[in-house]
Amino acid sequence: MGKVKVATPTTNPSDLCCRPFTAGVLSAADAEELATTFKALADPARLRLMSMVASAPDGEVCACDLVEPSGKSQPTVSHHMSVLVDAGLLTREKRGRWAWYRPVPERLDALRGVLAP
Amino acid sequence: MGKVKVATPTTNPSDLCCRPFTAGVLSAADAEELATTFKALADPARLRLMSMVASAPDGEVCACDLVEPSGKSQPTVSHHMSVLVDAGLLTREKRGRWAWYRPVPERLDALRGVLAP
DNA sequence: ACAACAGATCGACACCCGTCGATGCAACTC
DNA sequence: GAGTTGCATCGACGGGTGTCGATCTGTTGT
Repeated sequence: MGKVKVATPTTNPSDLCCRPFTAGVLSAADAEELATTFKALADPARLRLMSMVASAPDGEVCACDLVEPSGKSQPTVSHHMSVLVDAGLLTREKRGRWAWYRPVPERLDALRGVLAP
Repeated sequence: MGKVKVATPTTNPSDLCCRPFTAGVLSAADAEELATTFKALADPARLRLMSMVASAPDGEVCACDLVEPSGKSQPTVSHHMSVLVDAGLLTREKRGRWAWYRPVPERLDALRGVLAP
């Protein structure tokens, strides 16, 4: 029987710290947390990987289908995906020997909420 | 009479390259451009500076009022502000010996548009 | 049990980036 | 004109990051 390991998200789903920064000056701690999330999106390779997952017809995508179209090596892809998962932007579910990724819309919504009211 | 130099935005106001990445896989070029913008927000110090400008009561803020509350040196603040201006997130206007910064809402809106439909 | 395979981890390398003191530059004051 | 002030630029240092080849771990198939 196939083993299934659901990824434990390093951070909670949609609770991003901050209100829109129109609403006041960010604390040092809040800024730190927010920056980590933006940092995950601040790389071209990760943005492309992110868009591959977000635009997947089935709502999920296998890691094996990311290496070739991304043009990066397998370790590099694995690294980038871990960064995105740690940032709470994706979830990883390991089914058999394959890893499947899904977007976390709540996280993206929370991010958008910071950029404006 | 006071001299006034209006900042020339390095990039155009609101034309951020990309549609929401739910809509398809980003091209390498688009990903590069988007990443530059996110990179500007991927630093705690810049996020705090950004929030100081965005939440300014008068809609603008003087650079002289940013050094002390940010806790960074004057050259560091100047560097961060340049990054934000180059990313099109802020505009700089030099009046006399002071530099005044304003947010660029269209740019933030465009960014939000990428994060979701 | 053994081979094949997907993916994560490790080690190493080059490069970028945040930071600050010192300096340069332009505008205002006297 | 000389001094002052606000800001940008320069040079240098330290730490972080993207990248890949090699290796390890765990699963499937024979």
